[in-house]
Amino acid sequence: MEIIQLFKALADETRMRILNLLKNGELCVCDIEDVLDIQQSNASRHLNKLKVAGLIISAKKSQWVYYRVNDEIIIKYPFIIGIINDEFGKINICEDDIERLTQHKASGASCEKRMKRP
Amino acid sequence: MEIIQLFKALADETRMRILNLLKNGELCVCDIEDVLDIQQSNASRHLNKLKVAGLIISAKKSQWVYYRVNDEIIIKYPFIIGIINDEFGKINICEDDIERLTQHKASGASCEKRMKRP
DNA sequence: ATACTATATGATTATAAGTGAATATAATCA
DNA sequence: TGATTATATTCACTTATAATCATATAGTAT
Repeated sequence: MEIIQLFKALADETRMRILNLLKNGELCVCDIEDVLDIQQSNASRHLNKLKVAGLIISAKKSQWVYYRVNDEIIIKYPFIIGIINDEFGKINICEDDIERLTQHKASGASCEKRMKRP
Repeated sequence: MEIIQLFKALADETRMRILNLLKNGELCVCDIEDVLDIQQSNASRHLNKLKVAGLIISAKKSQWVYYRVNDEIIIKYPFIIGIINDEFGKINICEDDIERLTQHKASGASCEKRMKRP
């Protein structure tokens, strides 16, 4: 049952934090690793689970894979909007993650820029 | 994190079916057993999990324990209303369960009446 | 009191899920 | 080409979850 898989995907703190990071746009795996301070294999696995559940989609751009929220699942299950827009903002760790993401982007540490260093 | 526990509680077919049965009012454990055709201990455990997550509350009335949706959790997490009111109706097994519940009630098989049989 | 009913809980087993380390694959760079 | 980077996948391990059977508890009926 598809909706059960949705709930299973949401029922994990790391995946919820990932979905929270993606609420303002797409990110590549390494940015998520850095901001959440988790291992690469772990990030990849959780992203795959969110993807299989239909919550996010991916797009490969040269060597990076960008993940973003899947608009179609939100049309199909409108309650997900309520979670993303209303609930994540109430959770401390999610707010902190957004702050860390902002700093991470500002610091020039994201992967495209990392490549350009000496 | 409370919201993760909510998703975990929802991320199980049996518990989702129980919550669906409770959407129109309270039920005792034995009615849930009968309608879902699950074992008593199984029903009791799933009900406890929904209760610990805050989704339902219980009230003991003589020998029966009645469970019902917890209004407070719905106020706190409005997206839950969307799930109960909009999503369950789209799921075949949930619709079938409501039908079985109706028949069960009509058949006089619910526990209070059972006691009164010869 | 005894028997019965409804519910909860303990013990056990089976299955699923999460993690880290190492490896594989594919793209890019020098 | 060889080295490097980003991502995915496999393996081994550990923990969490679900189902079942048996038993405990509490209320009711006779």
